[in-house]
Amino acid sequence: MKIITRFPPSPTGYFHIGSARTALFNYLFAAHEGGEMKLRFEDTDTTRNKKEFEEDILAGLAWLGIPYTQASPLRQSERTDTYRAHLKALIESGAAFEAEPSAADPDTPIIRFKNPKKSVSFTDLVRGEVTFETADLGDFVIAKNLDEPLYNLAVVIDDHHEEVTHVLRGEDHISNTPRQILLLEALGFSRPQYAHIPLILAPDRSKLSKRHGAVSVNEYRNEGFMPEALVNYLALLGWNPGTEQEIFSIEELVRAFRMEQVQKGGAIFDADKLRWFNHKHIMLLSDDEYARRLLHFAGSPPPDKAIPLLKERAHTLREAATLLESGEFYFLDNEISYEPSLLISGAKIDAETARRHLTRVGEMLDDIPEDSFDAERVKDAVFTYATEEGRGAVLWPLRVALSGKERSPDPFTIAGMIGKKRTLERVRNAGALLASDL
RNA sequence: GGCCCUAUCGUCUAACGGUUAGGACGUGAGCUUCUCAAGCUCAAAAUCGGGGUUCGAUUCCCCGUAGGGUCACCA
Repeated sequence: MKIITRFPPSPTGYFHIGSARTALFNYLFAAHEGGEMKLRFEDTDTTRNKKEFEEDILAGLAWLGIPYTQASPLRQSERTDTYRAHLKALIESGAAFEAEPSAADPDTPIIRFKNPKKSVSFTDLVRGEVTFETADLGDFVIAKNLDEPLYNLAVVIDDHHEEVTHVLRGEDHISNTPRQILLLEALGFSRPQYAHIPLILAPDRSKLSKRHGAVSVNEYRNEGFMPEALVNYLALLGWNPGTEQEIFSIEELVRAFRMEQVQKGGAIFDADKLRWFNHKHIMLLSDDEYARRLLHFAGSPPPDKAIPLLKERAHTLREAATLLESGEFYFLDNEISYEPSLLISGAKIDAETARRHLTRVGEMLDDIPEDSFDAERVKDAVFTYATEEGRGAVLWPLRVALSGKERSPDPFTIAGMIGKKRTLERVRNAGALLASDL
């Protein structure tokens, strides 16, 4: 039997991180079994739906790289005839009835389900046997009228028509399950397998919501997180591979995903760990691909030579853009300027000592042929001397001379990046500053 | 409050009756190239409580406790 799962968001809000994880689990489970996940929009609440939200969800799924097939029709609002037919049948068989208007809306009658008041149990794939007494539920409302079905009814009918075999959804739906089972039994449908996955929690263990910060997929996208990282992190929130592997591509997740390894308890969303995943996935990118993605955040492309440093230093694409704009690679410019006192301030040495070291270093660097002037050669040339004379005393002035900054990459790397000519220029220039100004 | 679910380091989790309770994030220390970052090494850090069952419980059962979900003419 082909496994069919579904992802049925209601377009009443932006694509939420919890929603994204539910979609991901549905996809991973179905794909692992060679099946498919069907997308449909649950838009029976016409007052709260927005086209904009539909588009956001679609864009989010595409960005994350979570594949799906579309249910047909895609929207519940396009299925009114089907619902009406089932509703009529339910009323005719006595399983449902038109009830008196309630206090909420005194003018209109509504349709309720005649509760058989029995015990319903189902086997949840992550929790095992769950039992409810449906008498507690009363004669619950299933439609406003023949043309306006409510959630529980619509879900049951849709899942049946789309031949859904497995319903994987958030734990918040567990209490809807007995209602839906009652309904599908009355309708004569077969019962799908259920699995209720734990919720994503805020740091205070409450349900993750807007007041805790970023919750929409788009916000993470805009903060410079990559889809690979978000997918990887979300998959590991509430699921584990049973091995110690942490970094996964989505293909690897499909291969490894098993329902038995899904956690029962809720999991707190940890933004720090997401950043770590993001950095790991950044390091996996080719320089070209990295530069391409960075373009969405930075006004102009980064200097080629800066890319490896950027990948290493910034955990998100936005951080990389900020670094770029804040002058992190100032040393790549043709001219640099800085306060001369900076040349000695970090190394507890006097100007004369600094000048002497720079002069000597300049001589050593001058001996390296221009065409093999790279970080490694520079280090080889200078390091023994620096160790003998005191690394701080030699390297600090050298680094400031090359970078013009209090904090920067190491001097060897910078020298390699700017080349022999500019390196020597800057070393001499720093020496001159020390001789005259200090 | 009723009903349902859950419970291992601060956090994400492994250990499906027998382990010095493992890994990862974060934190601290050290190392690496002077600063910053990255990397490496080390360290601190957990089985909610009480009863059972068992030769033996993180693991199975019961009772507490705590947390969460849900009780709409929302989904």
